[in-house]
Amino acid sequence: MLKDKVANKIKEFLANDSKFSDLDFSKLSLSIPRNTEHGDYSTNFALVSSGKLKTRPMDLARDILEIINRNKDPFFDNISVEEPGFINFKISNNVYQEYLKDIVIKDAKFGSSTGNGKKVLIEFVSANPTGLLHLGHLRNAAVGDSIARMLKFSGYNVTKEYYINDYGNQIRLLAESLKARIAENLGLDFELPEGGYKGDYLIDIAKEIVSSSNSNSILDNDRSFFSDFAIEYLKKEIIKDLKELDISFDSWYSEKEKVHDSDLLLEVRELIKANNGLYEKENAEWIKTSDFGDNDDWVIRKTDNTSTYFMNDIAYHHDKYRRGFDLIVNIWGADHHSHIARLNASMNLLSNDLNKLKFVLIQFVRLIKDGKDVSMSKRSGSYTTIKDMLDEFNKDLVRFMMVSRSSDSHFDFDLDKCREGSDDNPIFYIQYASARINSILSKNKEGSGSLDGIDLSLLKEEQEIRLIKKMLNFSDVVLESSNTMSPHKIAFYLQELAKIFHSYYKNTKVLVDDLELTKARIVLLRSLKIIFTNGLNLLGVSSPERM
RNA sequence: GCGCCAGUAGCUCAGCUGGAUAGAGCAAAGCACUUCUAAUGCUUAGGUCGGGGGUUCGAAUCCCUCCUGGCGUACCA
Repeated sequence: MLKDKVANKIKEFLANDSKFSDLDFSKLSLSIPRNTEHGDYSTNFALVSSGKLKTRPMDLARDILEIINRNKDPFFDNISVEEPGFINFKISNNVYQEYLKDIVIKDAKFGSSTGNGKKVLIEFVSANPTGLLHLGHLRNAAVGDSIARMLKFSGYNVTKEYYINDYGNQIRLLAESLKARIAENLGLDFELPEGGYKGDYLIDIAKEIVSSSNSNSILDNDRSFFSDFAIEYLKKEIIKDLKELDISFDSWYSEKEKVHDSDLLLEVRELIKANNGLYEKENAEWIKTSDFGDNDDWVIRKTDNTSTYFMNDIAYHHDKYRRGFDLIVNIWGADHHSHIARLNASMNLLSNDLNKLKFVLIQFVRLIKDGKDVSMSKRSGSYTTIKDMLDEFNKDLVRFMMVSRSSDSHFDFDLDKCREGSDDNPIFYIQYASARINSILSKNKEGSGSLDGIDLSLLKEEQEIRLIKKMLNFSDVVLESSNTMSPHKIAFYLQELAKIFHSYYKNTKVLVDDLELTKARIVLLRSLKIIFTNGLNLLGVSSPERM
């Protein structure tokens, strides 16, 4: 990467001078200044290090500048020192022109990293199979999938997992609710259970089950018949919705099958016990999380002798470790934040490495329609499903909006402002840039093949250099975005790139009489197309050929 | 009460491992289509970074405190 190259050059020059041998080069970091007058890269190294040498920052900065200038490296166009001690670097245009080739050569791989190979498990969505996916799951799905894509792009071996809560009270309620709906369908008296599921989808499921079996004795089946049927049905619906969003999972982890119908719970309980983490109180079993970083202890086995949800979660997460992952990522709704401390403590108790366990909390989205909050109305049992949203808005729009804000900020998603043709619609702005590029590329075949013989030094317009700089920054953005699991950084980056492009497009004609210049500019556009495609792909958004 | 997230331009939000004059989009005012797609471009205006302390060469960013909003605080899952 260009940034690393700059840093390495500086280190190399300074390391050759004994005067600087005391300096801690790990503190040398480069940033891209907001103000372009401050160069392409800037470092506060002198400000940070002057204390150690007991000199003034400006003096140290000037010393460093002198050493670097002595090397007369054509890589740099200009290096300057500014108050109170910044050193600013301007990179030569021919360096940028040279690096541009890299984008075209790497193509779909540009911005990616390889060789990491670490195994990462990312668990997201994991909505209970007791209803359809709704708005509350949408942001989780979009963010989780984008993070998975970024991690994969950054060289991880990624497994996407969906945890199916197909066990426990809620499933009993689901079965009983369905049974009631079947009775309703058959024209019998019916009553939904206390706290049961009121959604219309159960009416549909009841209809299907009745029409497929065509017998009044359906109701004689035992509970698991109803729950199994409902879960299968809902799971299919969930998969369908996710598919519409371009999201797929590698692993569907059934709580019933993997946690309860196996020895996992017993094994983990023994392990907790072996680590002196188990005790009995008031006829229940508790885990001593308070000794391992949490404020409280928690019940893991209730007086009715069944395990708590928390215990099941401990078992599940211990199993994640056992399956040999180097990184375990949980994408959780912010309403689950209180589980983090206790789960961390439990994993700590079980001697699992906490550095491997990461949580991304997703704050709630408020859906605004006609100026009113329509996010969800639990009381009436009505909520906006993903299906509803996709009926009205295309997948690209929905996914982009969901990842265009930092996950830990609540945000308002105003549907009216996002309609097609609206000005408040960044995704179309970006896709339009991509479509304009395709339009030009499809008109011209010059420079579409090999880069040999193309004179990229002809790309010397200010905006052309700006575009190249911005494009070369893509790798850094991806890395940062991936490390912090923040897809919104890519969304912002792409908007910025699109803005520079649209401006360039307006000012500068690509297909001109000068064939050599046209060829060079076509290479520029090919690169842009690659960045837009790769970037949008990380967000699960398409880059249309035309609009 | 305790815990987590947030409070930055009229609105929606970036920036938060401390850095140089606080950014973007929308909305507002004005301008530009005989041009490779105007779903575009170019101007202008808009801010005590919730309040108050502190840390230091330097704070939207770190610490303390208070205020406001959201969420959570089960032998439910």
